[in-house]
Amino acid sequence: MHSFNLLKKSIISAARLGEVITNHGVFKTPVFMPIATRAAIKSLTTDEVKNLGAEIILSNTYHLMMRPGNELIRQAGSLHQFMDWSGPILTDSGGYQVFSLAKQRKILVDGVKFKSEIDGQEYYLTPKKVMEIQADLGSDIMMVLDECAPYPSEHKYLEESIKRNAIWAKKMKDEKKDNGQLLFGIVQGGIYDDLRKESAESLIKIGFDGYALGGLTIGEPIDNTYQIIELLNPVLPLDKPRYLMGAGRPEQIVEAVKRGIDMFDCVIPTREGRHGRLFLRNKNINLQDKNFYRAIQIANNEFSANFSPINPDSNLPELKKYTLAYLHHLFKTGEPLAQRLATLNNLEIYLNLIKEIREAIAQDNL
RNA sequence: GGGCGGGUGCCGGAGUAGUCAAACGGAUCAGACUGUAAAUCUGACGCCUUCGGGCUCCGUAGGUGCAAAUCCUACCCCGCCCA
Repeated sequence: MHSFNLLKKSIISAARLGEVITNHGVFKTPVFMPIATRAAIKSLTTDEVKNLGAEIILSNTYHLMMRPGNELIRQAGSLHQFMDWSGPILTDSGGYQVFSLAKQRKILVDGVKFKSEIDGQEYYLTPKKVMEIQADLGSDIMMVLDECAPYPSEHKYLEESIKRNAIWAKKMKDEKKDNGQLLFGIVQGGIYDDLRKESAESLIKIGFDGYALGGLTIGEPIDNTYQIIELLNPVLPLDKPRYLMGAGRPEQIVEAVKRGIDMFDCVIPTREGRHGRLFLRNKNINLQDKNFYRAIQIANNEFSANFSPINPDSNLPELKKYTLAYLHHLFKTGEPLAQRLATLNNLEIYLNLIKEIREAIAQDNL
């Protein structure tokens, strides 16, 4: 089924413009997906997220399965109806939780057993189960169950891991219904060229609607990350979207786009915003220059009496009106509004960055 | 006037002779965060340092003792109760 249009390729890099067609509308690429792990962009309403310019958001199979339960979301109609988001939703499979919740899970031949951190209950995620849950959620883009192996991992270990991932991926593909939900495979293999290639080729052979690069930006040197993306650029089919999972910092997104990546998601703008780090665009500095943005710790003393607006160029009145000093104060006093404003600001910066990247590609400047 | 309790670092609050520059919170000052167990976590937090250590310090002033935030005496404050 046709779900991706490649609209343009940059003449100066591997960057591309495209669009992905889903059950809940079309979104342009490159794209940045704000993260709503538990069916909420923390501290914001879906209207606010939409108003910021988000076209697609990401949620999580594992966390929603445990709470409120995929059954309940099915009763609500779909995840879209449950959380009032009418656009596309991508759901991660729980593969990242294999990595982040390593202490309480066990990888078996046919799936992963998790012990819930909420009530100690045991859950067994298999490819079939993950497919069923994502069907209940009604997500537009489903991810295959994979093992996101930690960095560093030994070649020998990863060899087994990517073989298992490929088997699971095949099972997921076999379970896939012809209902318009898209399914992406996930390339693993650590920082080893041969394994990355092998993983990608085995997935391409199965055939997916898109290909994700997983297991990156998890602690490896960033140059290794870029090398792997470069390696896979000619391997992955041109006519399918490529998704770099979990990335990244603004300059990393730019670098990845130049190497052919179309889709991104990252907790950085939302989480770091809540923790008091504000991303700001340095005006009139080209995206090719690493200094095109800066990140500040708004709670630091230096902003206590800075009465400039949070972002004079924002489309949001509140970010234009409220001052850095005020936001500083909100963080120092622990007011919830602090997190909201910081999240709004950071997501706007990220989503504007993506728009700027698209324009740059359109003009062959990136 | 009498009785009792109490005065510890910016704040709250442990400690009641040596292992105390003094637990634990908070505040403060920084840092981390990449398919979110994260409104979380880490470090610093008397002064100086060649990072080995040195100096000052637990209301004030004396005293005992090898050694005191810890014991004794006096004084100054604070709280509660009785007159």
